[in-house]
Amino acid sequence: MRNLCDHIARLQAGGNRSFGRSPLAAWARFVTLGDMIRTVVLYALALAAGAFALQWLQYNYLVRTFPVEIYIALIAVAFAGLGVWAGLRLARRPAPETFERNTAAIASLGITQREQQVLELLASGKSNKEIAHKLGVSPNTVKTQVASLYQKLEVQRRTQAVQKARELALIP
Amino acid sequence: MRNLCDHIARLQAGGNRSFGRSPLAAWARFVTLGDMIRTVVLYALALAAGAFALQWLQYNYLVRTFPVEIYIALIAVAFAGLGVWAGLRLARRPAPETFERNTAAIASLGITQREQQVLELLASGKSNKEIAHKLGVSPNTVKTQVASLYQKLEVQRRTQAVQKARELALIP
DNA sequence: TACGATTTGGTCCTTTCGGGTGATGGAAAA
DNA sequence: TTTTCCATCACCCGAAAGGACCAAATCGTA
Repeated sequence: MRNLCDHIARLQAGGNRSFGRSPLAAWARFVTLGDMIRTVVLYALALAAGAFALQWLQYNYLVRTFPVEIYIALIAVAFAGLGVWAGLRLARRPAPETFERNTAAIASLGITQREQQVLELLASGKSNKEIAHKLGVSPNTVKTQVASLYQKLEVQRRTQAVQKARELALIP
Repeated sequence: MRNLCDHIARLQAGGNRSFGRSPLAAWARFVTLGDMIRTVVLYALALAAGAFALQWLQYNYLVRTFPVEIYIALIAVAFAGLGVWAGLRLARRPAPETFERNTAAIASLGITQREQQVLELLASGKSNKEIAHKLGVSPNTVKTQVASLYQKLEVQRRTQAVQKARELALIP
C-alpha cells in the first residue's frame, strides 16, 4: 500500500508543478469554465458588433466610394485583430502563482493531517524541537511523526523528504 | 559584506521565479527575438495566401454565385481563425521549465563555485559523506564548505539552507 | 614576491537526527 | 464490542550534522 513506485506515475499527473507543453493544454487545465464562457461570449459579441457595423457601412457609404478590395482588407484586418486578441486572452493563465496541494498523492500515501503540518514545518527548515514547540507537543512525538513521514515517502533524511514532497506537490 | 538583509530586496528582483502578470509581459520576457520574427513571418505569409485565394475566388466563382454577405462571412471567419491561431502562438511560453541561476545573488553573497556544487548536492538530499564521495574529497572538506555556506546564507541547518537557496533562486 | 582568497584537510566536542521498540488513550470502523 | 488507526510520549543507541578551532597547498593579483 505504501509503495511509492506504484503511485508516482499516477500521482505526478495530479500535481500542477509540471506545466503543459502546448498553450492549449495549459489553458484547458488552468482556466475555469466560467472564464472560458465569458471569453467566448465577449468574442461573439464583438463579432456581432463588427458584423453589424460592416453591414451599416456597406449599405450606406463605403461600397459606393471605395473599390471592393479595400473593403475586404478592412474586414480582414479587423477580424484578424479580433482573433489575435481572443487568442491572447484564451492563452492567458489566470493565476500563475497559485499552488494546489496534490491531495490525491497525500491520500494515496496515507499521510495524515498532523503529518502534513509536520512536513510543512520540516520543509521550512525547523528542527524537531522547534516543530514540537510550535505544535505544542513533545519532541519525541515529532520524531515519531517525522519517522513515519520518512517511511511513507521512502527517504532517509529530511532534505530528501523535502525534495520528494516538493516533487509530488505535497508542499509549495 | 555578507549581510543578507541588505541584499535580499535587490537580489530577489534578479531571480526569475516570479512570472509576469500579463500574458504579454510574460511573452516579451520569455520569447526570443528569432521566435517572434518567425511567428510574424508565418502570419504574414498566411495572410498573403488567404488574400490571394480570396482574390482568385472573387474573380472566378464566388461573387457570381453567392450573395456578398456569405463572402464577407467567409473572410471574417478565416481571418478570425488566423488571428486566434497567431494569438495563441504569440502567447505561448517557449520553455516553461527553464531556470536561470541568480548569478547576481551568488556573487553578492560571495558563494564560490565549489560551494555551489556542494549546495546543489546538499539540496538534492545527499549527506556530507555522499557529497564528499561524489566530489572526490574528504568529508571534513565538505563539512567546512557546508559550514561556510551556512555563514553566507545566515542559516543554521541544511534544510534552512535549501529553503533560502531556493528563495534566492540559487538552485532550481 | 607578497598578499589574499580558495580549496583542502584535520581535531574535539556537542547537538541533532534517524532507527528501533514499546506503550497509552481516544476515535472510528468492522 | 472488538479491532484498527491515529496521536501521543518515552527510552536507547548509533550515525550524522554542526560549532569552533587550526593549518597546509594552490592560485591569481597587486
